[in-house]
Amino acid sequence: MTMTSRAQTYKGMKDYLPREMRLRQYIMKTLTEVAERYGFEPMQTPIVEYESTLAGKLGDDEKLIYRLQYGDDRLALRYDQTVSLARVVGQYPNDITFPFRRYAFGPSYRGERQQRGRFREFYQFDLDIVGVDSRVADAEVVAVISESLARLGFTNYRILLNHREVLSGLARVAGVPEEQASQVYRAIDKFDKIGVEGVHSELSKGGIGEDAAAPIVEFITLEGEVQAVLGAMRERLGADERALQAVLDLGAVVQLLQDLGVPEEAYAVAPRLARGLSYYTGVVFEAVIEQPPIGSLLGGGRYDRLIGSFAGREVPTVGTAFGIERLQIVMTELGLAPEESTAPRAFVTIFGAELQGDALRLAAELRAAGIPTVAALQPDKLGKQLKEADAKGVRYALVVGPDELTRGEVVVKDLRSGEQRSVARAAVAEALK
RNA sequence: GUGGCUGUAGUUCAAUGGCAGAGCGCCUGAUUGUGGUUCAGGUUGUUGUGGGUUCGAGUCCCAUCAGCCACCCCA
Repeated sequence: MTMTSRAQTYKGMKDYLPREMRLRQYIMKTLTEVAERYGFEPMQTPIVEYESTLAGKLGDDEKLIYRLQYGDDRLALRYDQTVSLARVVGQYPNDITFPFRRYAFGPSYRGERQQRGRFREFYQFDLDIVGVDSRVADAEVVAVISESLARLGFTNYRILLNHREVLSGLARVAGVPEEQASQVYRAIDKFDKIGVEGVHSELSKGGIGEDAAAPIVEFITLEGEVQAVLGAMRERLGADERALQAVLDLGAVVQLLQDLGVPEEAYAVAPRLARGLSYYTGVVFEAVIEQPPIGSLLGGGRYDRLIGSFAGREVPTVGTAFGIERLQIVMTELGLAPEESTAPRAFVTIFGAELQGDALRLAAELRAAGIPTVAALQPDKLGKQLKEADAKGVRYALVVGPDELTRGEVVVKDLRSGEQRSVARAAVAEALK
């Protein structure tokens, strides 16, 4: 008796079939190229960590960690790649020299309920500069982000910049007690979803008085030209030493972005950007697009007190994480996926059983010449073979029939234009380049 | 994890509690040396899954799985 098992992926996890994998690999390749160009080095760590490594780094949200046990070993799946980076910094003090610029690509796991662009298994491209508290480092990370998104074909993205101390300063200046500050951040973070009125009522609901709520709401609606926004921030936070320094830091980063050649329309100072803010200590940023809706494509910032937790001292770090699934979703919807760059270049048809050997020898020659080549698997009708080639997105179909064989030639058909010509066997590889 | 909405052919969608349909796709032929366009014909179902109510369920009820939205959080 045979039993058919239920074919079903686990909730919140996805299979990626070839069509999607092509795009995902293109995204990874593009991000890697840009990172390498800025001098970042590759790194990879295990998905599985000791539970004790991950414990205590995520506060209340430890319930969404996947835990597993093997024998007596208590283990967990990483929920991001940042804690693993911290462990590496603590584990290999002699192998890592600061500043450490590294990138890492891989999956992480969180037991959240699935939504668009949010999965239980999700891939991130992480990029960090570890060990130096410098505005140049902050700006370099933002520059990589901007160049990466541009290279992927985005034209309507914007990188929002803010600073953790700007928001905590705002709370102080508005007179919000420190223990209520995180409520303020959370309300601010919803601005894009619920609007000014929504934030206002969120604040009231959270027990924030009108005297405090009014200036907060006024502050987060600031937008426009970068220097104007910075000026307005300085004006409103002038009484708070730390907040003032934070505004100066933002101004410095903006200047450095200009020096690095980041186009002005690529970023904006956004007082409304709150993020989780749980472990950020300095500049924070987030890349967004107007359409289609996806939340953020990536997020990041400076977190000077997390990476050193395994090293026993502070290791200032700035970094970001690209959300691969989110990039994949919006690139698909915007039609930014590259068309044929990854499809095979040539399709060698098999004219008939007796010509199969000639076809396969031709395929072997083309592959040796570095041309990605698909060979037909059986001598079907020529029309059917061409149809397969077309369906796979292959640019050139090759035909070796009796006539061609006699003349020592090969028919090269361009499936895009429909034109075809007969080419000397020895010149085929060259003709396909 | 909590609350809500949704689930029909490969896909996009129809179907008052009464015979499960259409476009696109797919297959065959026109065309025994040519795809994509055209024409002719054909195919497509455990209505997510399992129960229940009913003479009768895609439709109503319960459970379950999955997706989406909000919360939470964030990539």
